[in-house]
Amino acid sequence: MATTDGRAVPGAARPLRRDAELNRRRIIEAAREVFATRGLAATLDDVAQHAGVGIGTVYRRFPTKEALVEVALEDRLEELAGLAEAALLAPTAWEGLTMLICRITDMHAADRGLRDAALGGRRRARVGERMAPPVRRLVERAQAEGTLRGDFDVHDVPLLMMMVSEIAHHSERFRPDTYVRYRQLLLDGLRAAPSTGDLGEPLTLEDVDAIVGRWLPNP
Amino acid sequence: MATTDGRAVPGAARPLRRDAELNRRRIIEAAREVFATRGLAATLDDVAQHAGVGIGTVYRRFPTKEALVEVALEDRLEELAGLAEAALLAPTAWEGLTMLICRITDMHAADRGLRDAALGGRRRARVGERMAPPVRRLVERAQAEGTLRGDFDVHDVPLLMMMVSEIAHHSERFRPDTYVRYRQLLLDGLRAAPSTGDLGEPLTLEDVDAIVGRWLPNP
DNA sequence: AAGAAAGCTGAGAACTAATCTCCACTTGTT
DNA sequence: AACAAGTGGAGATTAGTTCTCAGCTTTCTT
Repeated sequence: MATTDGRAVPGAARPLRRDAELNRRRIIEAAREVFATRGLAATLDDVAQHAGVGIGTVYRRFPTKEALVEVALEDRLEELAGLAEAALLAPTAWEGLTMLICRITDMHAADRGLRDAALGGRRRARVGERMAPPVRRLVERAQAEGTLRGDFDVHDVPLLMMMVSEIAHHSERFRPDTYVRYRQLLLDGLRAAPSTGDLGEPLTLEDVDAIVGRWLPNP
Repeated sequence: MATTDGRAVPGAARPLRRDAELNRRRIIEAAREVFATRGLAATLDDVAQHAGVGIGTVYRRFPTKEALVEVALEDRLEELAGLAEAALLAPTAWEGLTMLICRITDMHAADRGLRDAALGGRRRARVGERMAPPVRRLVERAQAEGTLRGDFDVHDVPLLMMMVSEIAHHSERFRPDTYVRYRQLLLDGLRAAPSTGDLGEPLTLEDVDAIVGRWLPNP
């Protein structure tokens, strides 16, 4: 079972021919770029053209779009999920939470495919499960600090992300900084204040899953 | 040129045959219902089926989807535009502005086609021109009152509408009241407060037109 | 009541667009 | 040089929308 090439995956088949390996990398790189600007709704034909290979080559290497997405976005999803844990180290929970929201929305604004992958489809659970515990602690701490309004809930975070990234996506061609404005408006709405209105019943995880699931391109 | 039927339009062709007139009404009514739930992206086949007539009948009566939309939504667009003037009568500008935002978003949430028509396409200018002056006065008065944050701008209103109605649309099947929660968050963010962040450069009318134009189904 | 005019239907033409296959051809490896 | 691996991209397939038209039905007029 020993592989003769460091590149090869442990239990996997023989290594790719040199030109095939080059094409594989090109495809992944092209997928990153195309998904970043067009989101996961981009077609594999787009990716193939961007990579300078035939569409058949893409399908030979990645049997489904799903498989390509997985490989192309693995690292960035990892990075994204790690942000929540890092945010726990901020001096105040409010700073941690707001910085986290800003970092995530910046990433989503810069990479639409990342947003689609992080919030939609099967990967949503993976990312969500990893981020939820630290975010929950941040929310609780910030509410204890008296800086975050008491009726805010962890499950509001995904929908905030959706609203902001939707603005980002539709404005990027004309005023790429637009989302920052509305993000600030929302962040100011999160602050505990004497005159805040009543948010009503919070959403459940199921509600959020259903809503975001309908909102994003399904794959 | 005298028409024999009170139903007929002044300078127009002969009145429709009784069955044709009935079908016309059915089509308009069906269009209202279908557009309300599916938005202007609904197909005319949907409308025809809902009305219980053949698709050919719809095309005979309304040469383009545009013409049908115009007739179906005329009244409600009028009503919507009138809300802004009515809001000027509220006891405080803050109340006027927030009530206005609530009324509009409620209407948008209940009728997705109305939103598409009011914010997108050619009718956007018509509705916008009528609402802008009273809204501008409300914003200025509320800022003078010290209740509305000073860096809020009239041109922010359409994008607030978009964010809230987008939530409303994607959540209506599961938790139809979801949009109220996020609307409240935004409204609390609009309040003047010692610790509000900086919203930065406001958007221009052209920016808003471009952004909303890309966001909505084009027709 | 019967002819003429108006209206109705819905299969399907024409278009757009995406996913995925297949095989004649090219390239890399040994 | 021979063979296996890899490639390209036309096109089959599926799906969805807009819009037309020939053959049939209903209403109106006299």
